[in-house]
Amino acid sequence: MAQTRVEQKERTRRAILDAALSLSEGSALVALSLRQVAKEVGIVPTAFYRHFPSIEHLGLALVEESLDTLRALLRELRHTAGEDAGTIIDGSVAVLVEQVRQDHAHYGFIARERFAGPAGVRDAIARGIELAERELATDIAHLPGTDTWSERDLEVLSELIVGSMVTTAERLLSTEPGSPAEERIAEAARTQLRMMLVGARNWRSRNS
Amino acid sequence: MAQTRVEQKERTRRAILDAALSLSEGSALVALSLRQVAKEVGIVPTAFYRHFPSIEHLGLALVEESLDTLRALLRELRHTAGEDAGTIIDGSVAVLVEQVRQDHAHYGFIARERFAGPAGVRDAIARGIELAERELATDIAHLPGTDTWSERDLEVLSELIVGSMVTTAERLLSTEPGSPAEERIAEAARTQLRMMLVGARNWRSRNS
DNA sequence: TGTACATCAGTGAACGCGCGTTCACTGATGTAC
DNA sequence: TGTACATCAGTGAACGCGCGTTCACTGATGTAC
Repeated sequence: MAQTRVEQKERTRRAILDAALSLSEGSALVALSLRQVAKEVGIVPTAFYRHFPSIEHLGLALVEESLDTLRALLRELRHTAGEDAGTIIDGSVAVLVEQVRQDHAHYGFIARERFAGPAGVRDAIARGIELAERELATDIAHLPGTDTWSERDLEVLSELIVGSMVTTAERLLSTEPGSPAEERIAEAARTQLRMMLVGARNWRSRNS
Repeated sequence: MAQTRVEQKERTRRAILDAALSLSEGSALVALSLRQVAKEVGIVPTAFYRHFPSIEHLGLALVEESLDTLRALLRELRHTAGEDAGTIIDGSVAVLVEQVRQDHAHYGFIARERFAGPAGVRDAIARGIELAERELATDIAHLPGTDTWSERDLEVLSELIVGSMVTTAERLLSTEPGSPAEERIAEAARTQLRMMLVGARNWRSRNS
């Protein structure tokens, strides 16, 4: 039983993070109060300080774990290989739907804080999205048929695709898992990816 | 001089709205305090009540005028006719850049409150964007060559295009008017619209 | 195994502060005659 | 035009409240022997 006290502390820490995610859902991180969180968790306000040195550090912890989740999504997406474009599209959208469903609270947090959060948080989220754009540009550059593309056109297409995925993720946040609305959004995301792919395939032929 | 007192009141009201927009820029509407606003405007906190019945009504006024600005943008965009697709694209992006520059505070407000605002505000903004999507779908349906498109494909393409414009507007918010960054984003927006247009033109030929 | 001591998650009182809102007021602007 | 009165934007004191944080504490869990 040497782990019991340590485990209990970790459980409370987790409960604080979850309560903070849950309570900030209706508005934003900036509106979160230590006392609300403590009440939700079922501890006295001062007990909070056994887990975080200040309310601000709680915010930082939420940012970090949300960005970890985002990075995990990017990793998942990059490993979603497929024989043809159609398979890659279907697989990528499936991964997106699954991850947003699984880490709903984190993606909601990112959507909220992306523009409403403190400057540092906005920047960190923007950097996470730029990373996805750069990785996608690299991946596209390695596909056949893109050797005539300019560097900038690759970037711009990546921004378009990532933007569409971000919008899809934001839309998914307001749907129930397994609902018709969710499937409808997933279907729209697949169609959009196919439309952009068709655009890309015919791009140089009419612009070079 | 019969207008002097009325004019002065209107000037103070405007100053309150502007101070609120300016102060909420760094975070969100929910973090705004009446006392901060009053201090910024240069009036005593209680004078606020000569202009709004409560701090919540100030928020509602900001939402309304921001949505008015958004609707004005949609109207501008619909009147941006052109001979060919290229002219329409250039004109639309020019309008977007100009409007975001002109009503910077309102678009910033919309970007921030879109996901971090109270439920009613989120819904109102979502409805504004859906309106743009529906209008665009109607416009596209009237173009030649889209008669073989399904209703849903029209909607999905509109969502893709509007999403790209929303993302462009959000990017523009963090650039200086007339800066190279602004022109770079405008150029990317034009390229994205062209890519989507190429995708649309070749869509049915490979999917019907 | 039993006992004496150490650790530390959670407690409860207290603090000073900024908050939204109320109220009775002041004095400059506006109006009636 | 001059005077007496009405209006009302802005004032200043006061209120009760929730906030983040401090401090000394308690008592169950863990450890040394």
